[in-house]
Amino acid sequence: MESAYDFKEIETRLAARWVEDGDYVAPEVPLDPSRKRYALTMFPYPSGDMHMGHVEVFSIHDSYARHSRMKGYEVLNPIGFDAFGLPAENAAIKRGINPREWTYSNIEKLRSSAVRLGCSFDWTRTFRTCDPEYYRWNQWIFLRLFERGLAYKKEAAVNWCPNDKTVLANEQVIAGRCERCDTLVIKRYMSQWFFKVTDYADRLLDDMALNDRWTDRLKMLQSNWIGRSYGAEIEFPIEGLAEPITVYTTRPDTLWGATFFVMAPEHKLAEDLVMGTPVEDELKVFRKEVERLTEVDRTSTEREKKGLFLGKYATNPVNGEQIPIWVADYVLLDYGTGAIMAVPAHDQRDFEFARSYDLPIRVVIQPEGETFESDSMTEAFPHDGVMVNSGEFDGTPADEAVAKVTEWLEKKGIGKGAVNFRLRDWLISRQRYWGTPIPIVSCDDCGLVQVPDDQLPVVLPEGVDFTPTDEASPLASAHEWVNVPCPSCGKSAKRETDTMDTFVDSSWYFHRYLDPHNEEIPFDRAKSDAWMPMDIYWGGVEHAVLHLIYARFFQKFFMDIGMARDPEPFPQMHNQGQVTMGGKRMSKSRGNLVSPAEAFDLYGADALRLYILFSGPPEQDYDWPEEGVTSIGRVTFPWLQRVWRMCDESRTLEGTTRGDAEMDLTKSLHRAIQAVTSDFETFSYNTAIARLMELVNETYRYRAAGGDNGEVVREVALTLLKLLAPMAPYMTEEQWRRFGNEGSIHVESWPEFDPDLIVEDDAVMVVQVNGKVRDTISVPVNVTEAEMLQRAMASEKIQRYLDGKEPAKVIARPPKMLSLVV
RNA sequence: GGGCGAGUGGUGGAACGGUAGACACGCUGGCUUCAGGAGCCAGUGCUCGCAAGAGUGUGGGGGUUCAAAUCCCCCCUCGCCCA
Repeated sequence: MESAYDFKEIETRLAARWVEDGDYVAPEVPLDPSRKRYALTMFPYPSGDMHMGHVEVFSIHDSYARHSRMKGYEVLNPIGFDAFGLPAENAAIKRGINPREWTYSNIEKLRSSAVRLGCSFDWTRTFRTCDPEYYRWNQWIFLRLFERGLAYKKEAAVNWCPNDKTVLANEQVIAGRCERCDTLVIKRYMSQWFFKVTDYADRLLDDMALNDRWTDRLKMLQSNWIGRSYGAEIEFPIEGLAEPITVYTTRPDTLWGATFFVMAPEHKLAEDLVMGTPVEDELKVFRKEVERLTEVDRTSTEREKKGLFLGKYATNPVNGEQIPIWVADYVLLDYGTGAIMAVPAHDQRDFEFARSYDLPIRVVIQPEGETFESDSMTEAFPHDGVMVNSGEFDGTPADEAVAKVTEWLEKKGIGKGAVNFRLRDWLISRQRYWGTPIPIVSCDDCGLVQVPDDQLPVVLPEGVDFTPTDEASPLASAHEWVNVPCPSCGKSAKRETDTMDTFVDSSWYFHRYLDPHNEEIPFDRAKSDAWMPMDIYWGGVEHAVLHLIYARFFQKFFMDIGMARDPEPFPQMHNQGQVTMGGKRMSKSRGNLVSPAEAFDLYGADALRLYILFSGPPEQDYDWPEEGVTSIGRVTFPWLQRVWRMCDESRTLEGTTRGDAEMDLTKSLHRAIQAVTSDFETFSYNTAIARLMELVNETYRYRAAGGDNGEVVREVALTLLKLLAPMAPYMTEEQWRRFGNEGSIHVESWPEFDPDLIVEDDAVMVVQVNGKVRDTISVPVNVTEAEMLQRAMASEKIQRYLDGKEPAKVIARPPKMLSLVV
């Protein structure tokens, strides 16, 4: 009897059942470490309803997890919520509620959608980072870093977002704008907390070699961000200063061409140099102008550079020349030392600046066999060549220049070889309420004192006015909370009022899943070792620099202090594509939103999962058709119904004929098993679904041609259900049970194909004449080369194209290919 | 400017150097139906042709090869990262 595919009833019933039965709860540690799989997708930020980005990554990830279980792996598939952060606060301010309320209600929406989507998460391990039970361990880890000098506080020019009213890490400034709200970021001097990521820069770069299943693109993004360069630090004596200023350059070989000296306008010493001179006020004005520019504008080669002569001189240490000291907008405070030696002949920006302000240009590198005249140059020559105008180094070729000059500088004591990184220390303090309080007390006598471990967590105070201000962190207004006795001397002291960047939360959460209820330490080493390193990690490529750098840094720190074993946490990492509409990110305000809730309602979770998986390879972006959710109703929903009918009908078939048609169908089944199995290995869910569609088509054609062998069709149906189960867990489970099976299909073994049943008896031989296909001839698979030629020569078509000539060359690839050349 | 990636029918996309376009949407025809829809069957890159068939075809141009979407070189367009 055919029954209706009542997906809504099926999905709500089974979803509840799976959670109740705890089918997907992982063992504490894997029983067989060689058969474990720790599969993770980056935990979501609960900003509201589930969106298609979640659907995509969860569908991919869940198909992998379910498939792994069927393959006999012990699978750990946890999920939690990245629950601290600005949006909660902003929403709470707008509505006059507590950020926790907004966050918890969003988490509940997301959790129930994930359950409805059919995700096989182990819900017993879940957590929210905004709970003290979680963030106390942020504080604990912070203190371990602090004890080792890896968490420190310093006064620095920092990125300040005037809209969010907080500082940002370098990584959160994209093209000079706030990553979150797109506001232009300004520089401010503030005392802030940093994690010393730069201590790990070399390891973060070099250990990427261990991540053998990372894409080159991902490795490139990380390497670029870390930006290691080799060069030299050189000391320039400065008029009016006791101490020389050190500059960093990757081109010490151009030192003789340094005709002026440039500092970032914000440089403290620039202020000192002009103090009490007429330039003092001019510098103040200039700084204001520069403040308005983005970092991109400042370093752009398009824009005309602006500068100001400070009226003082530096001494070029190699030739004793007095060179003028300028400040200029194109020099940034946080690159190198914030001051540069300008070599206009060999650096394009220095060149442009020199032309604008009529500063001297001296060529010190010449390409072999050419001569540059500084007056006639129209652009800098930044390439390799031979050193000239450089005293005793004249004639030194490019490949030796840097090393020789560096060695010479070291001998003379005016410089040394140096490595520079683009990577800065991670600024982790935030002037906002909704984050982890920094567990430090500031005492007039004892300085910065750590809160003792037994007093953790330092819990966020309730009832605080958390409206951000330009002056102080919201926590500063919680007087009772702020004023505490110094843990060291007992005198009255004050707590730190900044909170931690939420990227601290996500830097180690994947370890917490392994031991989520531990009340003594963040996680137990043995449990962590048992599941780590992660077997697969899915996430958006937008986290390729921020989260991955930070998490890898934490991992290395854990390793150093004996908390973890592996140097790298995620040797296999994949980035899912974006789901867009009209090429733009989906959003309610743009009106291009396809709502998962609506899809659940109209077509069900299975149809939605299949639709997104069928849309293309997981790593590729997908632009959803303008028609929206109804496209599911044209693509995967009708197919699910087709499968459903096929299963229903197969139970009533009573024929017993065993002929060629039955054998062909059985062979199709085994070829499908083989193809789908290999597609799953490469996450090619789109082609896996295509294979299953072919199998269903075959079965329908078998039936349409009068085939009615119940046993054969049922075997196809039941195997098909298993192959489809990881991708469409509900429909397959329901049909599985309707066949009278007691247990869940999701604990069944993955089907295996019979090698004897995938061999073809016949093959199609393609015959080419002079590279063009001229005939196709059916041949036995074990055909010999001689037979191939014989059959081809017997073909009328081939004879026609041979035009009476003998083939001069015969290339045979039995049984499929024969190429004749005349 | 440098590096990386992508460019295949009307559309999403398939193709170990070996029949380009699997599978699907859409479209066309047939069956079923009072009708519509759904379902089932078949056709569908483009050009010429009633057809058989022929030519042509993976951004453009060269090359290697019996054979190129695939490998190499140059160029164009788009995306990302760095400067």
